[in-house]
Amino acid sequence: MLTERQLFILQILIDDYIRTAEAVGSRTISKRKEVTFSSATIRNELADLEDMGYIEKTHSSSGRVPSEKGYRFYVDNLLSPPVLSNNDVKDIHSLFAEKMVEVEKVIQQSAKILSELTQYTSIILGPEVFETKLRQVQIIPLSKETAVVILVADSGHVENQTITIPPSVSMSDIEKVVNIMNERLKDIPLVSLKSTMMQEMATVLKKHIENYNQVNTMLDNLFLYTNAEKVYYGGKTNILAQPEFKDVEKVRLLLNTFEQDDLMYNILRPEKKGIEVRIGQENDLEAMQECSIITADYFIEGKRMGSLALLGPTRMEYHRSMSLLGFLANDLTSTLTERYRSFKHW
Amino acid sequence: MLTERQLFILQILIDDYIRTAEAVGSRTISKRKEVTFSSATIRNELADLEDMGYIEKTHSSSGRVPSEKGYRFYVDNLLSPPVLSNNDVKDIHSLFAEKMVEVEKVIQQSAKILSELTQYTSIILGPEVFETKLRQVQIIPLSKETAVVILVADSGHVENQTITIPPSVSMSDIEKVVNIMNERLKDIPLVSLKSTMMQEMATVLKKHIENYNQVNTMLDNLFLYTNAEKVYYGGKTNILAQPEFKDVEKVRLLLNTFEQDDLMYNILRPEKKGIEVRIGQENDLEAMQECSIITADYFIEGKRMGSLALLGPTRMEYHRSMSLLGFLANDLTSTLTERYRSFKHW
DNA sequence: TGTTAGCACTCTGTTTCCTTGAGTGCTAAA
DNA sequence: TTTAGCACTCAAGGAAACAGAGTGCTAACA
Repeated sequence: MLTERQLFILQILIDDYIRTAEAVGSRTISKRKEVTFSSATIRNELADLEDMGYIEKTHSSSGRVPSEKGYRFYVDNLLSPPVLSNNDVKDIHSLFAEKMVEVEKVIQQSAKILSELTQYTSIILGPEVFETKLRQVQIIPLSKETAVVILVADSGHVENQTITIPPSVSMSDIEKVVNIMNERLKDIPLVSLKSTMMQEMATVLKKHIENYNQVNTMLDNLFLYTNAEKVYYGGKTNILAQPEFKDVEKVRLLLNTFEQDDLMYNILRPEKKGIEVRIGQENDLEAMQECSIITADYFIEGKRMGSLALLGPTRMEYHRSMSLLGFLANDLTSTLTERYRSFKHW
Repeated sequence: MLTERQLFILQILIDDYIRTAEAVGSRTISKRKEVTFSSATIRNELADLEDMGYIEKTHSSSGRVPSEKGYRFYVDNLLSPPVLSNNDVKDIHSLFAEKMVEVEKVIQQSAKILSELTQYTSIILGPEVFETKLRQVQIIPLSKETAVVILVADSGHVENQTITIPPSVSMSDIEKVVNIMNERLKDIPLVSLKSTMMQEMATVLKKHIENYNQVNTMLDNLFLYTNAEKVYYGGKTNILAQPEFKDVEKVRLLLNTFEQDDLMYNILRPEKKGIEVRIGQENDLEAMQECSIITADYFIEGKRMGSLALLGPTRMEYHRSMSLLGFLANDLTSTLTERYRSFKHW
């Protein structure tokens, strides 16, 4: 168990290291005016903290640096409740002040402002299609063999896909199919569109359509990708300014990871509720071993829709970042919920 | 004017430097078996070539490195006609072999293969909407105040935008507007949609619609962004592997430039026909002073639709890159033209 | 018994000096 | 005109020296 004084010293050390990115020595700490005891005393305490694994040396005669265990302890026990500066609050509110109609825009703007306020990289997982439902399907012919299928969701989201029409399928067949779809699939969640279509429509289609088999193979490629959430970034290159990324090889690794949506996708699914912090090796990805990720969820009517994240060095400003993220998540939740209500009760 | 031998030496020097990224000395050149004269002779020639500005020293006793003027000369005069290896041809053809329906996919795949074959970064400017024409407009209501506007172009491209509907505008008004649009705007190029709508439809609308003014302001925000071409990338991080980008600050600058579509957009509009090479400072952008860009256009039925580009260090493999780019541009042109024909004559 | 001053020791980073090697330019001979 | 030879230059790399920040330990102190 840590003594009062050890807590105090650990806190000062981590705060200092976060600010300066330089190993902190006993003298640096003792020079602070809140500190009344001598550097020798601090040295003893530091040795104990090191034994317990909260801090480490970079070499035998260096100052101390927080270990991952140290950061973990700091985040879990040493942070005061979230507070935001008035400026930050103002910046965020000004974002939601202008009524943006498109969800996509709102999210893009959120990513932008997060990265600007923190100088880290922000990542946002787009709203889960999970709960958005189909409003309407349309098929618009382009040529003899091709047509565009357009899905409109109740959230205003539009998906489209070009398909090839087998020669044996006639225009009137397609019209019939679309009509049946709009009857049967309306208000079905996008994510289960494919399975519902296959189950529920099969019998109806068979009855009304001649070339059932051809139509079926045509529909087979449809609605496949609709459940992929989109990943948005803000300040992708911000994190390169951190001294942790002096080495171009690390930069390459990280940026390559950014390009792989599926990896990012996994990282952004938080395991707990609320604001979650993953520090250093707690992230599985090799490219992010020296990074921390803070995630928070946003909701629509109580249902989780996606998440916001900030990616910084393990030495990141946890307190401010967490406050900011929590605040923005709340604002996003209420903005989106409001929008959604106006759609739903219509 | 350069002598036969000077040409010969310059060619060897640049080829060598492109391969090794190391300054080339007189002995290195003389050791080549095609070279019959001594290193002393070469030293004299190198001095002359330096006086003429084709090569430079990195310091007073170093080997020589091509200058930008040297590269320019090399590209303009020393390259043999484009030839591709069988492997490259095969790789590219296999790309176009599988019938991809969506233009977007074709282009993304092209970007990918270009970057994989060259290990540089490829950039593709999406097909100009310039010539694509409106096939159909649809408005689908989402709530009392909002609706999605969907444009389908004859190329299969779909644009959508959420709009707010003023309370005074009724549903039947909107239906009327859409009908008029589909009558009057069909086959209008997307790029001139806005202006055509404002001119041609004004009178008709006034006649049929009560709240002409409200409808008008509603339409005012519409169709604004449709003429922005999209920029696609392949191997964004490839170029970071080049020794020219050891410095993270340069990396940051370059990647930031990538994020700014308008800048990239300008770079990719070639001034000449055919394959264009811009070397080092010939690029205006600060971030690309040590890079070269090779661009080529692709066409649909003879009309320029967009361009392909490869971004590498000034020390890039010009010959292979240019061959590859030209070849892919041709293939893309014919593939797209074919697709377009099948739409048009329908 | 906890705290502190003092001191020897350790390690990093920087500077300085030296050496090596690749390369040049010039001169004089072939 | 070409080439061999030679003096000279510069960058890169390594060894040595030094300064500075920091530690751990001991002994004295309150």
